[in-house]
Parts: sequence; C-alpha cells; structure tokens
Amino acid sequence: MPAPEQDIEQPTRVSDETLRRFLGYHMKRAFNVVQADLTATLKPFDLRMLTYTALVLICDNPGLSQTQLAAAMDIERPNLVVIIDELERRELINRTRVPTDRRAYALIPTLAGKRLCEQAVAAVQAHEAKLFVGLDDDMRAAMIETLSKVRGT
Amino acid sequence: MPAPEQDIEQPTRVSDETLRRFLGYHMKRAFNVVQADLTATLKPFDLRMLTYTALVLICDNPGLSQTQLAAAMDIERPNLVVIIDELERRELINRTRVPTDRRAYALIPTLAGKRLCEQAVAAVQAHEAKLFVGLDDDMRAAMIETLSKVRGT
DNA sequence: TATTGTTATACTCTATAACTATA
DNA sequence: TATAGTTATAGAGTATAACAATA
Repeated sequence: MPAPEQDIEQPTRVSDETLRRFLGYHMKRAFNVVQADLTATLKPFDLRMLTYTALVLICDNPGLSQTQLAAAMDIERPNLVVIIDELERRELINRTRVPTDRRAYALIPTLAGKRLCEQAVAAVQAHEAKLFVGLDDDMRAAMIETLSKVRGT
Repeated sequence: MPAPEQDIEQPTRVSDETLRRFLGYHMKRAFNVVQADLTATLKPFDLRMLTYTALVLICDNPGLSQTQLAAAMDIERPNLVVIIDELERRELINRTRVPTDRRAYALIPTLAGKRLCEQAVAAVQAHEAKLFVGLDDDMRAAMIETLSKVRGT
C-alpha cells in the first residue's frame, strides 16, 4: 500500500538539534562567518585568503621554494603555481633561480609586496579584534591550544 | 641598480609565526583536519558532508521545503537541487507536493533514509569522540559558546 | 507582482597524472 | 632515478541571472 500522506506540513521552524551536538558543525558555521569577513577584509588589497597566506609566508620566509610553500600552506604544488603567478604579475614577489639548484625558485618579496603584506596583516588584525570581541585572552589561548591539538600538532 | 642577490638561501624550516597569531588561521587548519576525517567517516555510507547535513535536517524536520532547507544549510537554493536529486535517486527521501502550495515540495525521509541517517549520525559521533578525545566537557561547552557567538547567534 | 524549484553558467578551491628541465 | 616547477584536467563547492509553474 502507498505511504499515508495525511500529515504533510511544513515545519514553521527548522531545528538543527541533532547537528548542533557536534563540535564540527559549530566549527564549520563559525569558520564560514570568519572566512566571509576575511574575504571582505582582503578585498581592498585585491588579495584572497590563498594569495594573502602565500604573501605572508614569503615575507616571513624570504627565499623559500614553491615546494616548501605548498607544504606550509597544505596545498598541492600545481595549485600554488597560479597563486605565485598572480603575486608575481602584480610585482609583489619575484621568482629567482637558486644558483645551487637551478630547478628551484627562491621566492622573494618586493618592497611593494612587503608593504602590502604589512597593511593586509594590520587589516586582518582589526578583522579578528572585531570578530572575537568578547573573547578574553585565557579563552583565546585555550581555543588555540585545543585547535592545535585537533590538528595533531 | 638591480637588487642584490647575494643572500638567496632556502630557509631550512618555514615559519608561520605571523599567521599563527590569528585565531582564524588555527580554525581553518583544525577544520581542514575535521573535514577530512568526516569525509572518510561518511564514505562507507556514500554520503558527503552536504548530503549528510541535508539528510539529517530532513529526518529531524520532515516535510520542510527546499527553500527552508537551503536557508538552514546556509547555501543557495540552486545548489541544493543536485543534493536533493541525489538523495531522492538513492530513495533516501521523497519529494512530495504540498497540497496547500503546489509550487513547493515537502521533503520526507524514507524508512531507508531514516535508517541510514541513524547509522551515519552514530558514526559521526564516534568520529568526534576520536578527534576531540582530550577535550573535557567544560572546554567543549565553552568552545561551542564561543563559536556560536562568532556566528552571531 | 512575488515565490518555489529549476537550468545554465562561472568562479574558486582542490586533486591527480604527465610533462620539462635539472639533479 | 628522483625532484622542482609546470600544464592539463576533473571534481567539488559556491554564487548569480533567468526561466516555468504557481501563488
């Protein structure tokens, strides 16, 4: 016999009671908000999260190779190429051949790259201060510790 | 004059000292780990995070519409269509026309859908217990509260 | 006129295989 | 043979515009 269709009614409010028991669910939803706000924060600099991350790591570690950078960013080497292409095209970094290993590039920030990086980092600092405004230092440190533990580091 | 190229050397270790000052950075990295493990957890059920989330919400809120579900999942309606298509093709849910509004579908789980949902939820519970093994209940509650606050809820 | 579900489309991020040039 | 960077390609996830059916 066919299923009874008598009690088909749209719920007036959608409950996420099962999902909200999971920490991962809250992490995803919170991270979505953070990511959206970060994207807006970086837009004036014409940077995305990936180009921003790459630029900061290159400024902090001048001379690193694309393989090293891809490992640090936890992305595949092929996906890094277009990111580096973009940063180089905008003259924020240079690809310099390494004399001792002519297969590899040393990634070096330009002066413009270093300046943009400084400004972007300051903007991201303001973005974090705004997003995590009610968070005291102890809780902040505890969260970083917990998140690092999850990551396995 | 050209830039001096004398001190081009690959760093032996890549430092992320600037980035690790940001909570968002730790959230992203931790969430990547959670997401990867969740993907593996759901694979035996032939579910992805999106199809899993949709199935759970449909089981918890039988009869809800696609518009309601898209809002609950925080995704655009067009992107939900293929997700519902897949769940329906696998006979885990049904699209039933609402008598009072023939534009809308009421999404109803099948018996098979409810069973798969139960099993998947149990597997995700185990996955969370494993990932957050060192996390005591107080810290867990504090994290959920903090993440909810970031989300603006 | 507005809304539900849909199609088409495009952009980003991600993942893998295969190529080149160097080692 | 192995590695660095590259190309090509394919799969997800996400976003917007526009359409048919219905309200």
